[in-house]
Amino acid sequence: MADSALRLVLILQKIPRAPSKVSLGEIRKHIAELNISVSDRTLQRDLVQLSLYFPLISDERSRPFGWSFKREASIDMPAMNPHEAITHIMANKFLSDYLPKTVNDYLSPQLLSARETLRTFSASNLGDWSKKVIHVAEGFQLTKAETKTEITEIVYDALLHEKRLLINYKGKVEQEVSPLGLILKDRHIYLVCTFWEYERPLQIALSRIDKIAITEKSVKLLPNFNLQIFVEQGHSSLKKSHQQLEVVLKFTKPASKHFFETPISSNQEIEEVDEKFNKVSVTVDDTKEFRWWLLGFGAQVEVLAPEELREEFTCIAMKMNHIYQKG
Amino acid sequence: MADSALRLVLILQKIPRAPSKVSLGEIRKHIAELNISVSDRTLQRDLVQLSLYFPLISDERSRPFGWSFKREASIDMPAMNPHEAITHIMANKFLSDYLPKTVNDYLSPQLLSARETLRTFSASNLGDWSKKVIHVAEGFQLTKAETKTEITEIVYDALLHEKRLLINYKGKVEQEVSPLGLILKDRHIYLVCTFWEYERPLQIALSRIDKIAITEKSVKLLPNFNLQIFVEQGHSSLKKSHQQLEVVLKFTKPASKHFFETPISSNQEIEEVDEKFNKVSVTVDDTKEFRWWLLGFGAQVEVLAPEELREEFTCIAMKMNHIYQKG
DNA sequence: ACACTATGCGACATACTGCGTCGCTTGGCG
DNA sequence: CGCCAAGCGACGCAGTATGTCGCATAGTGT
Repeated sequence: MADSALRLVLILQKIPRAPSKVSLGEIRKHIAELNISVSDRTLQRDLVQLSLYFPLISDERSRPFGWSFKREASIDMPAMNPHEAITHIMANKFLSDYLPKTVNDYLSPQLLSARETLRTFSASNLGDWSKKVIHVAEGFQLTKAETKTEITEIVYDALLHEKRLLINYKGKVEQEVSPLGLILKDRHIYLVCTFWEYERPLQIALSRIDKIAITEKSVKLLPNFNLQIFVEQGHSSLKKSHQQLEVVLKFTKPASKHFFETPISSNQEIEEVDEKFNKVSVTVDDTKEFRWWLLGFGAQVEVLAPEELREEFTCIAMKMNHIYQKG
Repeated sequence: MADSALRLVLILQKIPRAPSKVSLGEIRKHIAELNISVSDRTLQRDLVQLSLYFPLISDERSRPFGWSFKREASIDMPAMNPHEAITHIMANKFLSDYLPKTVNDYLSPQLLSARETLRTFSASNLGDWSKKVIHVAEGFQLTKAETKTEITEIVYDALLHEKRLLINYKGKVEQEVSPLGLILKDRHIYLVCTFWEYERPLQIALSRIDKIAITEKSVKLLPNFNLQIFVEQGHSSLKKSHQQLEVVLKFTKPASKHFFETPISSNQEIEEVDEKFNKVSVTVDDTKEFRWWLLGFGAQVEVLAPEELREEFTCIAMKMNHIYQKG
C-alpha cells in the first residue's frame, strides 16, 4: 500500500534548512524516483499538512514557491547515540579553537542534539557533559581570524555555482575572480582563485575581504588545476624540499621525555647518552616547520647530524648570541 | 491522517544508529509522553512500514525486538543545505589531521551525506567537492596518536555510566580508575581519572592503554573536581603564570611580514625601524608556548622588552652558541 | 503589450486504507 | 512446566486522503 503518511516523511526529508529551499517540482521529481505516483495537488496538500506540525516556511514571493525548514530547526534522525554525541562535543571544542565562528555556526544543530542526547542519557546530573571534555590548544596561538558570515556564504555560493566574484580585498579596487577552492591553514580560510582572465591561481584570506558580490558570469575554467598539487608545489612555501632528513638530536632528558608518549616519527629511536641527555634518531621531512619546531627547544637540544643542519644551527646560534651580546 | 505522519517522524527520531537499539516498549513510552495514543499494533505496523523505505533493522534474536538504523545510515532532516555540507567537509579535513581515526568514524555518516548533497547540487561535475577543500597543517607535526576503537568505546561508556575502569597502561599491572573527563591535547586524547581510592586526578593517554574493561562499580566522586580548573592549574604545565607580558620585538622584515595578515594579538602595533627591521609591540600571555614560538624565529627576532625575557633569551643564545662552538 | 503556460488552490464525491479489536502463536523467565 | 509479554494475522468500519475539475494569478516568451 502506498502509505500517505510515509510519503509525508519522504517529502520532509527533501526539505532543506533555510535559506535553501525546494520547489514543488523538485519534490515531485524526488517522489517519482521512489516510485510513488501522486498528483501535484496531493503534494501541495501534503506540504500544508506538514507545516501544521513542523516548522516549515514557504517563500511565496515568487513562483514556484520555495519550501524550507526554519533556520534553527533540527530533527535528528537517526537518534544520535551517546558515543556520537561525545564525539560531536569533542570535535566542536576542537574546531572552535581553530576555525572561524561561521564554521561552528553551521555545525551547531548537531551540537545541540549532542548535548540533548547526553543530557537525557547521563547516569547522573553530575554536570554538563561539555564540562567533561576540554581542548588544550598546542603551541602558541596567534589570534583566530574571524570572517563575516555574509562573506563566507557568498564565497560558498560562488564555489557551488561556479560563478565569478567581485571582491574588494584589503581596500584595493574591485577585482573579478574565479573561485577554485578553499584552503584551511593557520586558523584562516583562504580562497584560491584566478583574477580576471589570468591563469595563475592565487590565494586570498577570507578575513581580509572587505566587500564581495557574486556575479552571473561563469568561472574561468582551469582544466588542469588541482588544489592538492597547487599546495604541494610550494605556492604556500611549505616544504623546503621533498627530501627527508636523517636527523640525530641530543636532548636534555626533560625535553626528550615527551617523545616517549608522542613520537616524532614512526622510526624514532631513543638512546641514553648519560644521566643528563638522551640521543634521538629520526627521519623527518626537510621542512621549515621542522627547523622552527627544533629551534624552539633552544639550548635543550643539539643537532648532531646531518652536518648541514648542524651548520645551520651553529650559524643561527652565533647570530643570536651576537644580537644579544651587542646590547 | 497528519497524525500518522507526525507519529512516523517521532518514531524515526527515537531509533538510534546500530549498535544501539530501541524496543517497541520504549517507543510506546516516548509516543505516549507526547500525548499521542495509538495501539501497539499500530506502532508495529509503523515500524514495518518505515523499514520499507529506511535502512532499519530489527534485531529479532530476543524479545522484545530491538530496532535500529544501519550503522552507516544517515538521514538528514532537514536535508543538509550546501553551505552546511561544505562546512562538514572542511571540518572533517581538519579533524582528520588532528584527532584519532575513531573520532572521524563517528562523524562519517554526516560526511557521507555532505558529499551526497554536494554531488547532487554541484553545478558541474568539475570534480569531487572534497578536492575543492584542503587543510594545510600548521607547524611541525608530530605523529598522530591512534587509539583502538574498542578502547575509546569502553572509555566513553565508563564516562557515560560513571563506572570504574580496569586498565593496563604501558604494560604495567591492572589498575582501577574512576574516569572524570577527557582532554584533547597535542593530537592525543587523555583520560583524566583517579586511581583506586586516591583523590588526585591524573591524566593518561588513551593511545597508551593496552587493555581495558568496564566494571559495575560506580566512580569515586570528587564533588569539587572541575576539568577546566584542573587543566588551568598547570597540571598540564601550560601557563607559566596567569600574567601578561608587554613585549617589544624587533623582527626582520620577512619574518614580520605575516603578522600583517595574522596578528599576534589584537593590540599589536607594527612600526618600521629601518629598511631591514620592524618593531612589533604586543601583549601576550606569559607562557612556555610563547617562548617556544619566539625561539623558533632564531636570529630573525630580537627581544627588546621586557628585560626579564630579554635576559632569558640572552642566556639561551649564549648556551646554544656554547653548545655548537665546542664541537 | 499580448497571449500562453505553469503554478497554486478551493470544492466535491468516492474508493480506499489506516486503525482498533480480537485471538492465536511464540519466546523468555521463574 | 506454566505464565506472561510480545509479535502478528485477520477483519470490519469509520474517516479521510486522493484525483479531478475549474478558476485565479504569476511568470514567460514573442
